[in-house]
Amino acid sequence: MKEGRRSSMRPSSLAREVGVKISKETVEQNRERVIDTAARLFRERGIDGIGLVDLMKAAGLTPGGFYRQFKSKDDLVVQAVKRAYDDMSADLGRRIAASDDPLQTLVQHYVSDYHRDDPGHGCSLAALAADAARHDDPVLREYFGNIVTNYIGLLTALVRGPDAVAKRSAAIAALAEMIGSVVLSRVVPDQILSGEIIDTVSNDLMARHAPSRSAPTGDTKPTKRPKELPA
Amino acid sequence: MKEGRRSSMRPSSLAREVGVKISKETVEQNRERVIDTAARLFRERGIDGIGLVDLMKAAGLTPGGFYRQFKSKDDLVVQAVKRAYDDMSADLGRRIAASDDPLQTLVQHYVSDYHRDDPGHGCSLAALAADAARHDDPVLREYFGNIVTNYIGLLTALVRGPDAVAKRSAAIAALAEMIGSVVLSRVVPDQILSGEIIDTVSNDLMARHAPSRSAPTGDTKPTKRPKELPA
DNA sequence: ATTATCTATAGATCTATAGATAATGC
DNA sequence: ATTATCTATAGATCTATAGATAATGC
Repeated sequence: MKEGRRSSMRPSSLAREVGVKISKETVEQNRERVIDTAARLFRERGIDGIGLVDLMKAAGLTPGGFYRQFKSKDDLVVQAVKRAYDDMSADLGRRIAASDDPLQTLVQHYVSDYHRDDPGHGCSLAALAADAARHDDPVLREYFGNIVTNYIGLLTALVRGPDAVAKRSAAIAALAEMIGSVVLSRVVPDQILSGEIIDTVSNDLMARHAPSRSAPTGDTKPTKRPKELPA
Repeated sequence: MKEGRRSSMRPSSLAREVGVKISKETVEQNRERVIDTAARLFRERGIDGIGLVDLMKAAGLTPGGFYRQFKSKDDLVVQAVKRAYDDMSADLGRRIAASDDPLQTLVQHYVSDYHRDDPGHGCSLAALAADAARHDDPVLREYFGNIVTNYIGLLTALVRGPDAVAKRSAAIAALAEMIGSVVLSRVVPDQILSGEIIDTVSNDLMARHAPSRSAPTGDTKPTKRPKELPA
């Protein structure tokens, strides 16, 4: 029972896992990987939907190291939302730069089955705004305010209108419609209705704001959206 | 220290709180109060934002009685979302029945500072759809699907359009825009921007779908919305 | 010596259950 | 006898911290 005092039965199996390999700039890579993982998991599961233990595990680490990397969970949430926005923004920027119809590119990328089905790499406003609105942390709220402001600015530059005021109004209306459509399409379990929401809003936004292809007919019919957008 | 065995120092103070007063149909009242409380608190704080202990306490009960009233927390969530929808629906029905411009009544009630600032008595889609989309419970998802279908049906009956298909499309677009505007207005901490979102979307929806007052001018200017809607 | 990570755990909280008790209803 | 509620707690999980350890860098 007492098992004796044989000090080296397993020569290194424990020691190898305790102090653990550390590296030079692996440190920064680890922190970045935690932020990337958090950016995905918070969007997929909600801020309260993933704990720090599982999150660190998903990033390939143990929970103990967390508080040397971040001040608190709320701190990580802010970093993760920034990361999510930066990634999304860079991706949109590339697509828009390569497009001859930026608004169409933006709308068809945002209001899509692809975006609906991959919240982990999608817009934080659609995935987390309702969550964030309930959070006390003023830093997080402030950052969401910046995201909204930036989206409005981007859209204002892309929509048409008789003057700057009308463009800004159209941009705000379009942003609300885009976000609402993704939220609705995600909660509706009936895939037919969910797809109808995506298709309808995509077509409606194109008809309202970029009637470049055909004359505005008043209603919002098919015009066949692309099946999927490549990542 | 031992305090003796004096059996009746506090004659009834404990007994009064243990077996507790039960009543006849107070039972049903208690259950209803729990559902009402849950309907408010889930919308205010999110599904994961309020625990059963605090929820029962807010309803004036202790946590122990919960599982005689409900099968699980998820069961209560469904009941609460139903209650929230029924209440909202009845309220909207009354307002619409008393209005000579139902669509304007609906839009100005939904897209309002009042709704933004009182999620506990507002629309479950704006408050909880993003949350519910992440929930496994198929019953909850199913019910949210019904809510969306009902809203689309209600709006389809109110908007204008050349035919049934166009009306349905307009209804879907309007619903997405309404929900998106409330979600955005709640997360934005800057009250000026938040109010601008509400005002802009309210005016935009009126200009698109109910241009009965004035000719459609193409842009969406003030037209002064009412400051507050009485409950 | 410093530092990034590890194992381990504290304290709080959450869902759910167990057992006791007093009012109700047969 | 039944039942609605109570007190109390079990077991899981969550955020955060403590202390140990091995690689790095002076």
